[in-house]
Amino acid sequence: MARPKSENKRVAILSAAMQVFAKHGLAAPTAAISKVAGVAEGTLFTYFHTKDDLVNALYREIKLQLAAALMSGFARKRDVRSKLQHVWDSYVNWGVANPDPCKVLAQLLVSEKLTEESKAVGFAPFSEIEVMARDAVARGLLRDLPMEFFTAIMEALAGATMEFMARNPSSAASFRQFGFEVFWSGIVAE
Amino acid sequence: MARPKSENKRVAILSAAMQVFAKHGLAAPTAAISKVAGVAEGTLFTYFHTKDDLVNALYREIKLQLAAALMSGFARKRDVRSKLQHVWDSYVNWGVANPDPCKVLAQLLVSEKLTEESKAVGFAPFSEIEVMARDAVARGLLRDLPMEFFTAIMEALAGATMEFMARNPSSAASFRQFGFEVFWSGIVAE
DNA sequence: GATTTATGAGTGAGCACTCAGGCAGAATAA
DNA sequence: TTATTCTGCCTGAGTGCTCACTCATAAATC
Repeated sequence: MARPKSENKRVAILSAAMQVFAKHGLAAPTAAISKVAGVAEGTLFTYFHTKDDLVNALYREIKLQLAAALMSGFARKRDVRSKLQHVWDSYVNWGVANPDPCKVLAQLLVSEKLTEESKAVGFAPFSEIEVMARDAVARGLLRDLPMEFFTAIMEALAGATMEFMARNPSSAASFRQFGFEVFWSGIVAE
Repeated sequence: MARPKSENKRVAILSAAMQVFAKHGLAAPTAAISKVAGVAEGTLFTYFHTKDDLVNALYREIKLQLAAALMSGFARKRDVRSKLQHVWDSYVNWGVANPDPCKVLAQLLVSEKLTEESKAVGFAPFSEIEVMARDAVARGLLRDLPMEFFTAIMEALAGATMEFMARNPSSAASFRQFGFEVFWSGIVAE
């Protein structure tokens, strides 16, 4: 290799994409991204072959950040409720503290641009949660519902909760707790 | 008026837009819409000045359809729970029975293309529900939370519920009821 | 010196929207 | 009813713009 690619530039492009997509949506031109990143238009394409590649790389990056936030300390909690409360709290706190990644993630999830491979890679760091949930269902602690239903209502409730925490910071903690209780009451076995 | 616009063509264009947007997303070209509608490309623009106008008109159309589904029989229910259950059931049933409008509506809501005016017009037919909810909060039947939080968690839960009803039709009724109970337990005063 | 990255003007495709000419239908008069 | 006029719709090739992506040249690293 005569001249190596610069990790700095790769990161700068991803970070610029995050800002630009958060502000202008996924339809924002690649030229705007390279401008913010401080590189030439062509350079973007030596690091990411296509715009879709960039989008998928950004998705993986965001999911890694999110996983780091959710999983730290997860294993230390004992019972199912504490574990899920930890996940819930970390998730909504992350969303409120990182609105740009959070917005972009929401856009990516409805974009039809993510490959199956990206989705699988993005899910992997969270599999420990799924294992715990399956076990809790088997032990009769949680309702016997498809795993996707749990994640769907969690994401849905967390999305609504984060929006209200962000809009009304002084009541953030009570929105967070209230949201969790709705979630928990929805999934716990009666 | 020398030659009147044809209501048929207007409807054909809106209906074509519904199909095309549902299948290919809001980025679908107007040429595809006019082709499906069976009119020339230019004709689309005599009925809707811009693509954004078409998008907004479609939004209003969908909201009217939805309102017709939700509000029929609403006033006949007596207590708050029955009224909300009626709204919930009508909503998720409508979504499952009308996947195209439902998909397009979801895209429109995240699209940033809707004018404030369209949003206001789209909301008007549902104001009776809001009046009832405010009243229920005042009487201590529902938690004292911002009205937007109710609608946000309802839409979020209904979205997740509809997805699972559609995916698993044989259990649709129990998903529907389960979804409502999660919603109700989340909003009822303790 | 061999090889790869960095640059940014250039390219071609796709798109929303236009427009000049053709035509349908409403209005009026006979 | 019929003829005539006239207004405004209908058409689809054309227009100008935006955008993802390329490529020849220059510069950097091995």
